[in-house]
Formats: sequence, C-alpha cells, structure tokens
Amino acid sequence: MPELPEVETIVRTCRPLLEGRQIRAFASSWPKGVLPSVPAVRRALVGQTITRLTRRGKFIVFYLDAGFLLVHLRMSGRFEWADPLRAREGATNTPLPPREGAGGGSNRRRLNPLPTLPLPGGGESVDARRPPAHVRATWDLDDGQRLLFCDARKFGRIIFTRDLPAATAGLGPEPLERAFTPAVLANLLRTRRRQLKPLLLDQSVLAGLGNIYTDEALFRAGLHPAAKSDRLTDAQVRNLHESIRNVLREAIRRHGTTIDWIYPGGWMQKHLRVYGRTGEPCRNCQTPIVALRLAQRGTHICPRCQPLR
DNA sequence: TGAATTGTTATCGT
DNA sequence: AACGATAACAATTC
Repeated sequence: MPELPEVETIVRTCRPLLEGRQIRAFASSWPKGVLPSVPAVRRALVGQTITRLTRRGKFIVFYLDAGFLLVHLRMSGRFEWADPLRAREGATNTPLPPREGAGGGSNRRRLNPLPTLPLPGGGESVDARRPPAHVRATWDLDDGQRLLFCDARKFGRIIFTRDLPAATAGLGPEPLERAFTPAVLANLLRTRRRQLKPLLLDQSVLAGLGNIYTDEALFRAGLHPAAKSDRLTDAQVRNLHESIRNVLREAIRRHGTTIDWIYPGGWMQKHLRVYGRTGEPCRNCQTPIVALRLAQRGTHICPRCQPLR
C-alpha cells in the first residue's frame, strides 16, 4: 500500500538505475492496466530515453524524450529488477538503501541465473532465486537490465501521456513542497465542510496521503478524524500542517512502512503511533488505541488525545 | 472461508 | 445543483 513516502523511496532507489537509460522493449499481457493500450504504449516507449524519474502524489513519473509515463502502484504494485549483470557479480554492490535494526544479514544474494532485486531495500524474507510472481509489464533497458512491474491484485496503472499537466490535473498540491503553506491548507479545509480523514485521503484535495499517514498525521495534530474541516482554529490548522509534513519527512527518512509482503525495506512501522496499534497503549497517555471505521476505512485513534470536540 | 485491503468512480441523499 | 457521504469494485492473501 505505497503512499507518498514509499513511492518517494522507490523513485530515489530507481533513479540512478533508470535516468539516462534507453528503453529497448516494452511488453505487457495486461490490457486493462496499460493505457491507452499496450501497443500504443509500446510504440511510444521503444527507443525513448528516460531523462528524469520523479514523483507526483503517488504516481511515479518517467520523463521521456517525448512524453511521460505514469505508474500508479495502487494497493499491491511493485517494481523488481531482473539484472543479468548484477547476477554475475553476485549482487554485492547494489545501490540499495541501508537498513536499520533487524533483518540484517541477508542483503547479499547468491549467484543464480536470473535473480531479481526487490525494491527498495531488499525484503527480509524475499528469496531472490524465486522468479517474481504476477509480472504485468517489463521494460528492457539498453544496459541489459530489465525492470518488472508486478501487481498481484491488478489495481495498478501504467499510463502514457504527452500532456503531463493534463494527466495530473486532478491532483491536489504536494504536501512537501514550499508552496504548501499553512494558509494553503487552511483554504483546502475551510472551503469544504467534510470530515478531516476522508478529506485528507482525497487525492484531488492533497496528493500523496493514504490510510497510514492520514491516521498518523491526525494523531500528531490531536485531531479526531471525523472532525469537520471548516471548524478548525488557526492553531489547529498550523498544527495539522506541521504534522502532515513531519510524518511524511520522517517516513521518507525511514524508507517508508513495511507491514506486509507488498513493500519491503522500510522501517517506519516501528515508529507508527496509532496505525495498526489497536489495543496498545497510546505513546502519550497510555490510553488503549481504538479502531473505528470511517469512510469505509480502518481508522486508528487515541480517544483521549483526539477528542471529537 | 470470507474478511480485509486502497483508490477511484458511480450513485444516493441533502 | 453542487457537494458530501456511501457503496461497489478491482483481485488476491491469510
């Protein structure tokens, strides 16, 4: 369930491997996920050089000589690498980010004919000898590497466009950019009358937050997820603004949250304060964390630190 | 076995 | 009529 920090980590990890590379081939047997169509995307991609790799909200954005490729991982999408070069070298000097705490040891992979490198940090229990499951698309690059898009649930999307602004027109501001000031947030909140959590989850309002970091930001700000967006004081808005940015920055520093097989390599899960901590004591006041259902989403709060009124 | 999972979209209600 | 809330949906894992 990659949200902004996980996507940012993936982009930073893939950037040195992708920027400057030319795409030799693109293949996919997944028509629903590739827009406008697999043949059209193949024609658009082959021969193109990837000049930049960036992120917009939860989209990974490939800048090409002509046009842009957007990849959305949705729930279960991930990138992997099939890399014959690295396989020959024993995969010992890969530019993967460091890991903190447990899981150490198995960063080195055994020699084998066609291993893949899970991104971003190397999964703790990923067996590199096993070919990746659910491969939906592949990119062959001019240095012999092959990038794989894997997605068990097929919720992800691969979209080619020549008009990036049009393709991302439906996204709200980037929470970590300078332009995202407390005044901007105040405007987003007060021009609507919605519950805070569904509003912050809405990508057309603010780009990049998902279920985990919305819960975490609201906890840090001491706000109840069902509180109405137009009833916050200036101080509460400033607080929420700082909470959103801080939790995202901390999560990026820790390479995101790893809570299941989908996204390996992060360690922010060790620092979450409410998400997934139902029944455990609040780190501020020891009150047990409560799970509730809001906007069809599992939601976690400290009832004492986040009163509704 | 079915409950849980997320973002988007269609639909319902105010 | 515009906005907000809600339900359905994609497909798989445990």
